[in-house]
Amino acid sequence: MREGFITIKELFKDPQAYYGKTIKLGGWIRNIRDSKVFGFIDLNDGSYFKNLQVVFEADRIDNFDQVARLGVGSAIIAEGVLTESPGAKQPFELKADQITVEGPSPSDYPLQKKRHTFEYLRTIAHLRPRSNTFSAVFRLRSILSYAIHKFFMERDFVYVHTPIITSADAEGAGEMFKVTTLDPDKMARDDQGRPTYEDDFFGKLTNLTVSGQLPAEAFALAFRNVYTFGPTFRAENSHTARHASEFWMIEPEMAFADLEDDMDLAEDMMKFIINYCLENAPEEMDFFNKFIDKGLLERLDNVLNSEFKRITYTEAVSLLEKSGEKFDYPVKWGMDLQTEHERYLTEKTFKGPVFVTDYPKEIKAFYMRLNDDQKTVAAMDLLVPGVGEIVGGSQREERIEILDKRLDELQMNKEEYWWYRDLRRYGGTHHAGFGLGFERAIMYLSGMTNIRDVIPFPRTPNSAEF
RNA sequence: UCCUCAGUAGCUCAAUGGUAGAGCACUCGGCUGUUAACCGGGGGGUUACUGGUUCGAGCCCAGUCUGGGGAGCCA
Repeated sequence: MREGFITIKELFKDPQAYYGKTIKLGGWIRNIRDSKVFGFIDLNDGSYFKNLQVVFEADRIDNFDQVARLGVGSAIIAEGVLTESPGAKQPFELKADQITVEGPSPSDYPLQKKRHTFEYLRTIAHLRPRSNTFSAVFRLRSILSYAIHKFFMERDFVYVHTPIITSADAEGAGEMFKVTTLDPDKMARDDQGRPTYEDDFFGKLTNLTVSGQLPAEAFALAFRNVYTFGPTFRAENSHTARHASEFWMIEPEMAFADLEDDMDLAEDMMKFIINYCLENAPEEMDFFNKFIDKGLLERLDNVLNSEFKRITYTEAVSLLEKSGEKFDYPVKWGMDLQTEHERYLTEKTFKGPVFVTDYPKEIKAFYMRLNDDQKTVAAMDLLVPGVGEIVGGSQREERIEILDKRLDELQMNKEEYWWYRDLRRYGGTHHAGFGLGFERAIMYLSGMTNIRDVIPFPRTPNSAEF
């Protein structure tokens, strides 16, 4: 590394290589304790979840008083000799010969060496990655991103970058963020006073994407297996621990694949990423298991070693009706499953991940493939304990007559979907895909219960600070 | 948007309608191996805001603001 720094990660990987040698580290003080002529610093350099204990002594460094007065959060460069530690809590420590103060941290530093509420830490989102929990969360987020790419790349999926700015409302979801360069007061308007967007940057109404699925389908019908992994935006005024205005989504799409293939892929993917994180972030996962969610590792282990249950919507409704449980919303065929129903199924009935398939067409999106019963569509939701719906997918309607009929029924403008319909006119084939909420995956793998605490700088209604 | 809970020191929280407190943090002092070190002294408050009830309001009432949790929507 530049300037000859050793990282704490390297020390933990092979301490034998450094014992008795003089090394140099740069990092931030997590905790500092001093006596009259010696003291201890818990130093974190960002490379590793664990800290390095730095011992500083008055007769060994020339700025003992300065160092002893340093506060939590200060940035220092420490040079010294790595030795075995007599203390029980760490295998080795650094006996400092020189400590250079790079950036002190005055007494009003908002992060203390004590437990803070997540709520408070959200107000200091620029500092919270320096805390244990968020250090673990965001390293997991990084490792999980890589695991996703690794999973798909190993299976020869092509990574496709679908547009962030999309035209019109062609993705069929809820509220969208408009993208415009126009002054809202000066927009050209039609007879009814609605803006025409003719003079706007793109010459038409544009929004931030709510899904990359439709363009991903186009690429699936060229590359066979593709996936997207990028930011997604929803302007819904949602106030829950599971919704954010800006989040990341993974959307694989496979040609020559049906709903069973889709579920197989989702199950394989979940197991792969769980396994990858357990193997590559063991310190972080242990921390989550100890301080965030005591049953986490046992639950994940259970998931790795079990087959995901698969039931139809019709079976799910029947199970819920027979459960004897009193729900706030009564269960009835034709109604969408409420959160309380989903939680009951995954947390009580099956106590693990469960796919629910073949929902009534009325409660699902236009592009989902109509089943032979003419009443249900080939859709699937993967429900997991604690998080609820983590994956939502379907086999897509490849028969253009039926797709057109659905568009008509829903009074959607066929012209807007001209290129999507083209995919059915030229070499269409059965195909399927799903969307995985990336943040929900992080929540599931960490036990964190609020989506705001797994996004570095979260955007939610009324909140876009930082 | 609806329901619900909360707002007291920098942080985490106490305080029967009757003088606003503790722990941590901070500051000063002590301590020759600490582990969110320990021991002692000290500073720190418009109790979210506005109005009302009362001899007296952090506490009761009304409204506002902010935040949490839940619902809907979804990933």
